[in-house]
Amino acid sequence: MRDVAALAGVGIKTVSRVINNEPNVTAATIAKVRAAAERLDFHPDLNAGNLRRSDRKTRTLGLVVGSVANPFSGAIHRGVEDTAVARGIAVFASSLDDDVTREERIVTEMLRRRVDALILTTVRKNQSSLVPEQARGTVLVFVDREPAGIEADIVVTNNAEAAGEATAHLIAGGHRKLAYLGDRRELWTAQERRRGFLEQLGTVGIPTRDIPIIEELHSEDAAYDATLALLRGRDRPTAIFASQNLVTIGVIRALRELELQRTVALVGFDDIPLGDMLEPGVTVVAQNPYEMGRRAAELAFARLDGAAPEAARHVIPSRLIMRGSGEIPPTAAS
Amino acid sequence: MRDVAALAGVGIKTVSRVINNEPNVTAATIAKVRAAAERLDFHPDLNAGNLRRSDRKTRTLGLVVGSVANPFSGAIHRGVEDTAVARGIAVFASSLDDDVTREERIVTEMLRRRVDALILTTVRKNQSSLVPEQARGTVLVFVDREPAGIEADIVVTNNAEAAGEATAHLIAGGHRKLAYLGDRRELWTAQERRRGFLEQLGTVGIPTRDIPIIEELHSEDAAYDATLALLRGRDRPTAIFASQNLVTIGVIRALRELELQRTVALVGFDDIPLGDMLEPGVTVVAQNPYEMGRRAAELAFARLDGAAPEAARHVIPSRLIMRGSGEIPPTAAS
DNA sequence: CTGAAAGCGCTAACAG
DNA sequence: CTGTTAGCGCTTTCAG
Repeated sequence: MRDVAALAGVGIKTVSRVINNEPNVTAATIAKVRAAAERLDFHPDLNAGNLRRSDRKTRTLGLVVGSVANPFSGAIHRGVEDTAVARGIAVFASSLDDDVTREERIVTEMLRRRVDALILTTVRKNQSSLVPEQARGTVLVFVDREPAGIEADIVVTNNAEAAGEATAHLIAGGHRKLAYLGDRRELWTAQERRRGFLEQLGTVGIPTRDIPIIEELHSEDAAYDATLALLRGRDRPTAIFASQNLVTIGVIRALRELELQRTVALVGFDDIPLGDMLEPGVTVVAQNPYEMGRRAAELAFARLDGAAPEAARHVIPSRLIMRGSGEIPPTAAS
Repeated sequence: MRDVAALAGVGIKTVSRVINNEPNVTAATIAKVRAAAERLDFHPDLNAGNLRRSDRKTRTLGLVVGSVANPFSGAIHRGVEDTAVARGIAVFASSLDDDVTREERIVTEMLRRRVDALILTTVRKNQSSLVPEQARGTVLVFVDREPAGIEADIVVTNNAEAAGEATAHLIAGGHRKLAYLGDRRELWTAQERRRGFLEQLGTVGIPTRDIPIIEELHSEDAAYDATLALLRGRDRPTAIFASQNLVTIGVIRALRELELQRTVALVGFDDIPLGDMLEPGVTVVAQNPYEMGRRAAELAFARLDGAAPEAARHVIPSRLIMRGSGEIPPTAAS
């Protein structure tokens, strides 16, 4: 910047004014500075500027999601990005892998870089360690999973309700012998979906103890193995509720392996790619991850702009999409 | 940091030493400083440090991909991230949408933030504007698509060769009436795949003028519409080559719409989720985007570590996966 | 309308 | 082993 000032024959502050489109500079001066900047291929250093700038903002946002390779996370990311890019905010994205240590490392790295806001999917059960950071002005928004020990905006799906709806759908189809395949119990979403499932059974008076609840399934392979075991056992369920996209895919593979995909009903939580093209189509409760990301980013920006409403919980509704697998009737033969 | 020094009763430089694990500090002093830092919940400001640090590195990397919501991009991103996170490097990720204006904006924003390296998928045909930036020390690595007007490391798939292999596979299956559905012609990958396809036809002496070459398909919907038109026309092809994942999906939808998925052969470039679970399974040329991302990041880091080999082109091989759709024999009836 | 001086939070270089 | 001084590239403040 000094070089530009020298070349243009003006003071350094004038260059700063031109670069930042501040008023009170003659058109002629602007032109001179612009030319000099162009010739030196000058790009202002945002980090240096932020150091002194009074608002102390870095125009940077941190996003922590399950895995950037998972389409669910990708959609959240895109929602955040679309909102951020419109405001010239850059996004640091990082994968959590539902690993507590990793979460800590990532969050620390982002705080070191002084992100203005942190949008995060969390695995830690307690987020109170972030309270001081929040007090310091970093905006926190939690997405997909609810945190504890902290007051902050939260954007989630109607997990329990939607899981209940899916379960009711199977029951309405005549199923009584259901099975639940779930993710890690420590995850808030998994707990909520399980609760929605079980409460629905209670509503219609199906005794819970007869229903297999298989949890801790965190990958396609784990779900596949668990499903094979379940279907090969005696008293096979006539319908399966899968609590998450990877689990749903594992179940589908297992059903096909045993050629039961037209025999055993399936409803998955979270949509899966090409779910409508499989045979039968996969009935799912489709979340709206793009909208979740968009909303989370908007909430963050509203606070950065000075709004200070009470922290709230924002629910993005999901919806049941019937495509065939959830409409398979129960078979008498178990 | 001043506050920490005051609280610990030491000089500010000593705090800096402790925070950065520099040698020559007594264990006792370290403990005092750590305690003070803990109590004030101190996180060093990386941007401020970088300003003075002699290596002038921000430990930050910029990644520009097609769209963070596309699984192909997601896999590249994950490959980059896994390599970066191991070194404490944070990743800015941004979506290009194959829009030239957007690319320029994103790159500028990242340069303003002084990323150490830029890994990018590009749409611009000429990247010479980045030459000065590169001279200044920013490491550039191009991934997926080849740039022009600049010397830099490049990581790509063996596009032409793999497209040729896929085409040869269809021809070996007895097909003569092929059709090519491609992405925007301006994209380097699209040109390469088209070339591979056409050259293969030439090898076996199939006259190109009889082969429908439909291009500029940039979305699932565009591919769907184009395929419907193609299949409803007279002299319907017996096999389709789809040059990209979204195009492949569009073709699949159209084939199903006309109930031709078991009649017309299909090979897609780039794998698609659940491609093995469809009926028939989708034969594809599967790229290895994760490995592309990983390799690109490694090349970037090698240069950041001081290596200065000649810029090279690195080819990550893709492989043909036969799952059924590409093995459908030609039908006499057109 | 323009520029000189001070200082953001930190590290480099050197002196104790 | 520890502290002091200067200064990274920029914005702020305030004086021309």
